[in-house]
Amino acid sequence: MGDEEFLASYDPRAYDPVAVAIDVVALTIRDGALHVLLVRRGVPPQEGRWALPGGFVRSGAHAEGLDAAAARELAEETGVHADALDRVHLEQLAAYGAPERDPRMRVVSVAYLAFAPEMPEPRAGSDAADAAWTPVPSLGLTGHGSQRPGTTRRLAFDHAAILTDGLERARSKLEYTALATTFCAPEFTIPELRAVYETVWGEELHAGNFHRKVLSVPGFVESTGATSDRGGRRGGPRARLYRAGDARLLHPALLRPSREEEIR
Amino acid sequence: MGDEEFLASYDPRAYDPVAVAIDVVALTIRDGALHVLLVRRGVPPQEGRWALPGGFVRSGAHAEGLDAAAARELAEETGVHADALDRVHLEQLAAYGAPERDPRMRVVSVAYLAFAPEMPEPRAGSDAADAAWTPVPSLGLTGHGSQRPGTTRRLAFDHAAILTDGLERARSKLEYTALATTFCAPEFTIPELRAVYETVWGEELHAGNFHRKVLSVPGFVESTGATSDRGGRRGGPRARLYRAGDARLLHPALLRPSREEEIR
DNA sequence: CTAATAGTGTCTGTGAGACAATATATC
DNA sequence: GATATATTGTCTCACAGACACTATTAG
Repeated sequence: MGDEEFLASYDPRAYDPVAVAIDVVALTIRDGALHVLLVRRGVPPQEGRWALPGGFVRSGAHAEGLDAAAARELAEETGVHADALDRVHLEQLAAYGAPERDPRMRVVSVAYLAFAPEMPEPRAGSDAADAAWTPVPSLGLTGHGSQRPGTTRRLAFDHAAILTDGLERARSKLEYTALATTFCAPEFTIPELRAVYETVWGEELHAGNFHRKVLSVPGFVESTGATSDRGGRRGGPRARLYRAGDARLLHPALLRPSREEEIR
Repeated sequence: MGDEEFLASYDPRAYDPVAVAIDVVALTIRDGALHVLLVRRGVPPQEGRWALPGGFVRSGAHAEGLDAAAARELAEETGVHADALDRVHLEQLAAYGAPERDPRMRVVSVAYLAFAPEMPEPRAGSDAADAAWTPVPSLGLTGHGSQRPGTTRRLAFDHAAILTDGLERARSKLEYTALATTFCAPEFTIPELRAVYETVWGEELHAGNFHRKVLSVPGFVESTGATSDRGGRRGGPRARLYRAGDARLLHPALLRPSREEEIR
């Protein structure tokens, strides 16, 4: 049987139905704290709970690829428009497909990870009752994909586990890529960049060593020649301004100080 | 509307059908060359072409998770049995969902990456006309997800791109994890371990420096006290035997010598 | 015997991290 | 003026890579 003959006799509905969804872990930094974009579900199941923005991948006549679906969901369900999206880094995180993760039917979700500079408060989209940048520490994540008892905003489905994976990926990506600059405005100071690392990693870094290290990595940042119009928050000289360089990977890498625990 | 009421009225077949498949990039080392497990397709579409082993995820009554589906496909379509599987490392690679990647219907495939020690020749499973460990260099990969013109074994669908991604992931994983030992027998010598790195990375390493480096990373290997019963291939003293240690991550990492090209 | 290899020792350059010093902001 | 901060300098230790050396095995 040739391909044409086979395809004519092929019935896609002969199998048990499966849906493919997209969920986006969109991270940004606001007021010196790491925030994740959440929407409050306006429809069942789990109506009223907070969840990662997402939805089903379009198939059939208006079929779209996974990357396109993720960009669309991020824009659509939050009011972040396409022109702001090109300053957002978007990459695939992982696929989640436990049989009982969604009560409606078998849903396999492809999660994406987004790094965004500071953005306006989102407005809720179609199926969402609300949308908000939410401080990650307020979610009480345990590090094992669950939330501590008593946390106010319980996440829907397995979204706590997806978010945990996204955070770990983000922490790791800052080590060996130049993506920390995507959390910053187009022009930024080294102390601002250091604040990004400190916020995502959750540890304080040595200001002097960090400064020298960033400037020593080729292509990480390039000088604008200009100087910030204000000094540090609580005093100090004005810092020089930089923009992102052309390096995608940091070499040598900027490693987290303490990860002894994770080795074994 | 509550969850129960909503679910009773929910019709999964209202959407355009999508299938979720698994594809496995299974790598091993044979005769000093990197090999990937391929099956020759015994059914349309692309009947007769070589492809990554895989199949559709089971849904409905005998639903399985993604990891379980990958392990089942690897065992089923190749005759690698469950007892041999526990010496295989299996991890998720990425999801591929371009709308036209499969002519039958919309198929989103979740690819897995497997590292296996030397194994017997596979036997073809249900839908496969043949199965074989295939030398990766013989596939003429370009590094951009395509194959050089004139290559004998053209891979089906987008499997050349998936394989390219899997190889890059494998190269990268050897740098900062202890997974190189999963390519080896339970007891191995440092020169054998070095051969794994040289084969996957495609570059020769300095024997003396590699030896000292491996022993200096805590938990990478542990001595068995025994000694190999033969010397090197073309002479030299017998090497000492080691087994895999308890470290999952290498600290400090074992970096590839030359990756200047990939930075920008 | 000859050639290749396992394993160790040594040296040098780079870079990370601790600490210090100075100038310049904020409050 | 008191204090915090940006930036640069210095020192030390760890480590990667180059090279050298010895003992041991295959052919």
